[in-house]
This record gives sequence, structure tokens and C-alpha cells, in this order.
Amino acid sequence: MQIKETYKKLLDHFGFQKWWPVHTGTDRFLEVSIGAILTQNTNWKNVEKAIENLIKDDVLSWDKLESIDLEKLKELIKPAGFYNQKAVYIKNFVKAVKGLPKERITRDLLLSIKGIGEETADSILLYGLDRPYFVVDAYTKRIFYRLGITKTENISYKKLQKIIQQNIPKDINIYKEFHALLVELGKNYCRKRPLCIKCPLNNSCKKNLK
DNA sequence: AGCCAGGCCAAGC
DNA sequence: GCTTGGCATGGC
Repeated sequence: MQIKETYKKLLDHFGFQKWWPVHTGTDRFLEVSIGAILTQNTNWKNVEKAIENLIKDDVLSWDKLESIDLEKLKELIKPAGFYNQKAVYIKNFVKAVKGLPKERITRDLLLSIKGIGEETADSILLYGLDRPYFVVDAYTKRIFYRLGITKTENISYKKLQKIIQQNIPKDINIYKEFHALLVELGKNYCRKRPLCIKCPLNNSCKKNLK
């Protein structure tokens, strides 16, 4: 099955996901970035709790995050797990990016920040800054492998990103939507222990376990 | 009651 | 370059 067809099927089945979810009244770029850091290897439900804590304490702003005590920040984001390192990552990010004009914020700059890897950087760029970088995650690798599009689930980030970007239009709205749809499929059907019987890609998947 | 989640870093080969 | 271990909470 071709990549573009996969996108169409998922969109047809799930409908528009309208990612990235952010609260009204906060800086979108900031909230996406903090969410992207907090969701590293973590359930989004837990991230929501952490973000609610930040909003409740009125610290989801560049100035407040820069000045907040590190230990206090750890407490607030605790529900998201790995809170010791994520608090430092957030501090690193804010220090490196605060006050910069957006055109100065490049992928290389983000990757130079300790705690920002490829997926986090691309999530920030795509959903926070509307730049055309396709976000690859564990679901993406798993789904494409099971579909038979890639030969291994351990394909490198760069390789899979390149394959996908070469096979869909360079359109940030498609990039945003496709990744969100892959997450939806990965969460609900193409899980580690998959639910192939009800999967919307069931009849065109090589790894179909029925 | 385990298993798992929208990764990243450091260390070792 | 690729692999491994550590990091932590809460939902199911």
C-alpha cells in the first residue's frame, strides 16, 4: 500500500484531528514546545495533568518558566514522569529560545539543546512554528513496518522521515494531520499488542494478525 | 497487577 | 554509526 493512500484511509476513517491541542490564552509556540518535551515516552493524559498544573500556577509563560525554582517546576510536572530530567530540559529550552525572533529558531538550534531530540524538535517546528518537518515517532515506525512499507521497525529517524516526505505533498497541514492520524491509529489499533480485526487498515496490511 | 506510553542522553562497541 | 540502560508517573 502506498503512503498517500494510507493517509487518505486514515483521514477518511478518523476525520480531522486538529493537532496540536493547546489552551486558549497561552503562547502556542511555548505550549507546544513544553508539551513536546513532557510527552517524551509518556502518555498524553499524564502530560495534560502536568500542563494543567503549570496553568493553575500561572507559570506557563517564558518569563515565569525562566524564573521558576527548579524544584518547584519538578513538582508541577511530576505527573508526566521523568520529571527530574524534563524539568531541566524545559529550563534548557527556555534559556536557549526565549526572546529569539522566530526566524532564528532552526532545527539545528533546537537539536543543540540538551533534552531536544529529533522528534521533539520536529514537533516544535511543525506544530509550534508551522515549518514543514514531518514528525516521526515510535508509532510511525511500527505502523509503516507492519504495513510492509519499511523492512524493519528499527529504521533510523532520518530515513523514515525522508521516505515519507518524498511521498506526500510538502504541505504543513498534511504533515500535521498525517502524524496525528498515525498516533490515533497507534494508540487504538496498531498498539504493541495490536487489534488487527477492527483496524481501518486491516485489509491492506501485511502484518495483519487477524 | 503488570504492561505501556506521542524519547532522550550517556556510555560502550 | 548502532545498542543498551536509566529515567517515573498514572491509565488500563
